[in-house]
Amino acid sequence: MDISAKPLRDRGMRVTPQRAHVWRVLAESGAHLSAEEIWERARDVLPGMELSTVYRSLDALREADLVVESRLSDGPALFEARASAHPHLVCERCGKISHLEASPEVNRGLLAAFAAGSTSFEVRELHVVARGICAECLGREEVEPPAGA
Amino acid sequence: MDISAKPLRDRGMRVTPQRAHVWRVLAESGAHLSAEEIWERARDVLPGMELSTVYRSLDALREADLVVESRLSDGPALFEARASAHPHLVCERCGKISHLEASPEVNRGLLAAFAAGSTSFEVRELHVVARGICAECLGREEVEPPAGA
DNA sequence: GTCCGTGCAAAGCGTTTGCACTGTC
DNA sequence: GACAGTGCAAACGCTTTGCACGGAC
Repeated sequence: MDISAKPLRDRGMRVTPQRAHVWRVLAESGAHLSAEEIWERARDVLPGMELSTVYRSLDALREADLVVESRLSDGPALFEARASAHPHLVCERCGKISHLEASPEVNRGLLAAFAAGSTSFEVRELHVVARGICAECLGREEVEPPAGA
Repeated sequence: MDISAKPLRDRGMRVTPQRAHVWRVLAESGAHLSAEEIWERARDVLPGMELSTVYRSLDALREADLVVESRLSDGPALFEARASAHPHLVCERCGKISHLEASPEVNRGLLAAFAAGSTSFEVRELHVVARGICAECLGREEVEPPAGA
């Protein structure tokens, strides 16, 4: 992932320190971050930066297709630097979000299935989210089952 | 879909007119409705009903697994009576949400793929959302292309 | 009679917006 | 120099919460 400002310039965006830094935070973490988390990290370098600026930068980056927003859980929206489409795994117990990287074929298969099942809908983007229990929580469960078990 | 209050009673919920009616509205429409839309419809029958009561009823129904909440677009969360899992189609142009009914095998195949790709994550629920352009908007596009074309 | 669910009103949270100023191009 | 992007502060929309009353069990 290119964490320089080049991708912004390439898309004809004005490059300001704030924008470039929002991009850098997302691109170099590779994680799903809320606007507030991005803000906290960005302020280490740009102390005067405002939260509203983070939102506006994210809008611009999203419009430039560099960043994707997802509402995987309640609470705030999460943002990540756009990578190849990957299914998301959301742990219902600890809230952790991870990726299922090793299966582009899942998405490809799905797109094919969609094309077959719905001739009249033109699919542009496919979001796959699995909710369940992550490895760590499964480990914990064996030792100390949760209330609802 | 059973629109009576029986499903509520079966799950040990107290049956109040408000709760029963929120359920009825969702079950009989079969659509994705926001809390406010449910409220509007419910007030035809229960004029004094409060929006906060709708939210509390939805919480209870969700906890009883009768209703699912999804945040498919920005704006308010949408609720629907729980049916068999089905991929959602969200039109990026008009916002309409529809279902891809005829493909339980898509979900089944996906679950299998997930099981293979991620041995350590226990998948409980799978959400598949396709964003794109619906049939009506595709039709309109041929006549009058949108600005970005 | 006991509690849970409700109406009512107020607060909460995440996000957006208006305005004057600053900095990029 | 023009115009887009920013800080600041206020508003916004959706949702949640506290409290006292009423209704389901």
